[in-house]
Amino acid sequence: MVAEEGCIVAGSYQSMGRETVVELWLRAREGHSTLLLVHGLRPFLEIAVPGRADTVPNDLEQRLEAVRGMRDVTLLHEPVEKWTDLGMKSHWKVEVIQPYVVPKLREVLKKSWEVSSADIIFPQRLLLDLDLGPHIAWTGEILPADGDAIRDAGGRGLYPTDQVARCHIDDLSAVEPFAAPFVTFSFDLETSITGGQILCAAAVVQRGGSSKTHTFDGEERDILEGLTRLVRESDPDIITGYNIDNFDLPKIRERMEALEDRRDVFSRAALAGWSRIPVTEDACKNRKPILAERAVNRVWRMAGRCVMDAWWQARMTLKPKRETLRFVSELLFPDREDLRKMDVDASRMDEEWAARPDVVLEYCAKDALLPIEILDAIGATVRKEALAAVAKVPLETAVGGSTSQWLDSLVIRLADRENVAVPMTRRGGRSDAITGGYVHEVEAGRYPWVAVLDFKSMYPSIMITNNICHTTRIDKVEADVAFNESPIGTKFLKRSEREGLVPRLLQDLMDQRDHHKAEMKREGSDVQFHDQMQYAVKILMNSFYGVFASAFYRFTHPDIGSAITAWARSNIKQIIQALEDEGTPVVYSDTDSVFVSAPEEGREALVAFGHGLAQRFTKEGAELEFEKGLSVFFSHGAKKRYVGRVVWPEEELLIRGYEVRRTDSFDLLNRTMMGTFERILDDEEEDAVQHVLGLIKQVKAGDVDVSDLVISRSCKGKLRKDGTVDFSVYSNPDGLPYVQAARKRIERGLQFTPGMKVSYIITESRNRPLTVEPWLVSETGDDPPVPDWNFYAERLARAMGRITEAYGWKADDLLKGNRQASLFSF
DNA sequence: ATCATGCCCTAA
DNA sequence: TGAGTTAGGGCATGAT
Repeated sequence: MVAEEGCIVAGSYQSMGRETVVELWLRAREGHSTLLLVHGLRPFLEIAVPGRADTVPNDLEQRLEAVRGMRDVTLLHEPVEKWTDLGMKSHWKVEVIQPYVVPKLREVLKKSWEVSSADIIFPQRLLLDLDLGPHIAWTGEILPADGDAIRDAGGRGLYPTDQVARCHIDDLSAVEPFAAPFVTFSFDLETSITGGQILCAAAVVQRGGSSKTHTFDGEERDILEGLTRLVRESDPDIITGYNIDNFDLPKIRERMEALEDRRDVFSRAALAGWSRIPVTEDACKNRKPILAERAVNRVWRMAGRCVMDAWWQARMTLKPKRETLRFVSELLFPDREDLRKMDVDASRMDEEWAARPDVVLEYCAKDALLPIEILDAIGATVRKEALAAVAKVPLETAVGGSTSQWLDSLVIRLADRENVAVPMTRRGGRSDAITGGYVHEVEAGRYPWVAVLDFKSMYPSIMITNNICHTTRIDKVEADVAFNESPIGTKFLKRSEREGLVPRLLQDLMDQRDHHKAEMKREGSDVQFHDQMQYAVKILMNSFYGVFASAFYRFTHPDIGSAITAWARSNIKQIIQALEDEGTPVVYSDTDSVFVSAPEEGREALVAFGHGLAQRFTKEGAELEFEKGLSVFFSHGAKKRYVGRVVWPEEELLIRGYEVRRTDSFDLLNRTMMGTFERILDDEEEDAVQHVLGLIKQVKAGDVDVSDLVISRSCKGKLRKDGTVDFSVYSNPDGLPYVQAARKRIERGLQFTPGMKVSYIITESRNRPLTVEPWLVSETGDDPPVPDWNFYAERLARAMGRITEAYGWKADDLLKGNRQASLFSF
C-alpha cells in the first residue's frame, strides 16, 4: 500500500462487467504521474412521481416494479424525500449497470417519471459524492507494469503514465490545495503552403522548472511518429502551442488521415495517438478515442490531458490589440531582442524550407517555446489550478469547461446534501430578455472633485440578502410565511423559512475570499497562492448571476434574473434620488456605481465626503464603498465613456469605454486622445484643441507612421473541410473590411483563423465598401500599404470631434482647421 | 442627409 | 449541438 497526494488533471471511467471503475489522471505532489483506478462508485439516476407532491398514483408499486425489472437497472433504493419546485416528493435512486446507459434509460423513464440527477458525468459524480476537489490524498496499491494486471483492476492496459494504481472510493480524501508540478508540452508545426504537408516540427517539454526542446524533420510520417512518441514518453498534463485548437491539432489529424488508411488503426495511433491511454485495439477503434477529438466548434479533448491554447489564454487575459504570436511575445517580453528579428517569411515557407531548413527549424523551435513562456508569464496554469480548487473540478474542467459546469460542481453537491432534487439542464427554453442594470445619463463636460462609490459584489450581495434561489422562489403566498419581495413583485422565502442553496454558497465564497485576503497579509504566507485563490473565488462569485439568469441552466427561472436586477436598479436609484433631493449632483451612475460631485474642493475634503457617503448609504447586505476619489472627471456625454484623474487611493488615470480602451482602435488615435484627455483634465482646453488640429494636419499630409494606423478586428468564419473559409456567417460578408482583409491574407498563403483578429490599413475610402490591405509587415516583411490619408484624417476628426465639441470644436471644424463662430462657441 | 441594420467591442 | 447576463457606443453599409 502506498499513500500519495496529487492533483486530478482529468477523469474518465471504464466498465468492468457489472462494475464501473473511475479513471483519474493525477500529477503527484512529488512530480510523477499516476493513473488511479477507483472502485466502488455506482452510476445512478433518480425518479419521482410527476406532477404535484400530493398526486400518488394507485399503481405506484406496479410502476416501481416495472423499473426494477428493466434490463439496465441493477438496484432500486428506498425512497428519500427531496425538495422539488412542486413540493417535497419521494425520490427513488435507480442504480444502473453502467453510466453510458443513462441517456437512453432516462428517455424511457421520462414517459412515466420525473427524472433527476440524470445528466451528471460519472467522474464528476465521484467528486460530488465524496466532496472532493482536484487536490486529493489516496491510499492504494501500485499495480505491476503489466497490461493484464491493470486490466484485471479495471484499467485499459499499459497507460503511458509513470505508474498505475488502484484503490477504493473510501481511500480518497480531500487535501488543502497545493501547486502541482504539472508537465507541459508545447509544439509547433511548419507546413507547406502549396501541398499542406508538414515540413518540420518542434516541441518543448517543461518539467519541474526546466525545458527541453526537440526538433523533427524528414519524412512527414517520421515527424508525426516522433511527436507522438515524445508525447507518450514525456507524458504531459497540458498540451499547448499557439493557435493549436484551430491549426496544429486539426493539421495533425488531417495529415494522419492523408497518410493512413482508415482501417489501419494502430498506424493511425502511432501518428496521432496523443491521448493518455494505452495503444489497444479498442482505443484505436475510436470508441474510447486515443486520437484527440473535437466536438463541433468546441475545444479539443484528449483523454487524460488538458489542451490549453496559448493564443486563447493570452487573448482572454491580455486582450492584446493584435493576436499574432510575434505581437503577443513582444508585448510580454519587450526586452527580448531575438523576438524582433524577422527570421522566416511565413508566406513563402516552401522556398524558405528549401533554401535554409536549419533556420526554419530554429524558428519553429522558438515558436514552440514561446507558448510555454507566455503561459508562465500570464500565470495561466496556476490560475486554472486555483479555479479548479475553488470550483472543486478536475483541472480539465477549469481549463476547458463552461461557467455552468463550475457552478454545477458547487450547487449540485450542496443540493445532494440538502436533499434537493437536481433537475436536468433545461433545453430550448425560450425566454423574454430580462431588464438589466440602470445607467444614468451623463451631461457632457468637465466636473471637478468627484467621489466614486460602488456596491461591493452587488449581485452576489443581493442574492444573499434576499435569499434568492431556485429553492426559495414562491408564486403564491401561504399564510404566516415570511418572504422578501422584489420591486417587480417576485417573492423569495426569508432565510428563517428556508435558506437557499445559492445564498449559502455565495456566503461561503465570500468568507473564503476574506480568508485568502487575510492570509495574504499574514507574514510568511504564500502571497501569490492566496492571491490566485481569492481571484478565482471572485470570478466564481460573479458568475452566479449570469448562469442563473441564463435560459438554459438547470436551477434557473426567468424571475430569478429579473428580480436580481430589479433590486439592483432600485438600490442605486434610491441613492441617486436621495442625493439629488438634497442638492448633491450625481454626475453619472452605471449599475452598481455612483459618481458624486463633492461640495468642497480639495483632496482631503473629497476623501472625507466619499467616506461619509459610504457610511450613510451602506445598509445591511448592501455595502456601499468609497472606491475612488477623482480630482476631475470628464465625459463627452455618452454613457459608458468617461475619463478621470484619480487622486485617492492611488494616483492614476481612469479611462472607460473610449477608443483608447478598444482593441479595434489605431495607435495614432489612441495617442491623440490620450494627449487630449491629459490637457482637458488639466483644464488646458485651448492647448487640447491645438494638439488635435496639429495631428489632423499631419495625417492629411501623410506625415505619420503607417504602423500607427493599423486597425485590428476579429473576424469570424467557418473552416471548410477543404481548408477554405466560409464567411457566410455574415449577412453581407463582402461589405465588411475585416472579411476583405482576411480574404487577402488567405490569398497570400497566410494563416487565417476564424475568430482571430486580422490587422489592416484602409487604402481607399471614396468608393464603398472600403478597400483595405492586410498589415503583413511583421509576418512577411512586406512594405506597409499606402493609407487613404483622408479617411484617417476624417476618422480622427470624428472621434476627437465628439470630445472637443464640448469646447465648441466639431469634427468638421477640426478637419478644416478653423471653426465657424456660432452661438454656442466661445 | 437620414435611418435601420449588422457587427464588434466594451462596462458592469 | 452547447450555451453566464443586459446596456450601450460607434462604425460601415445600403436603402430611402
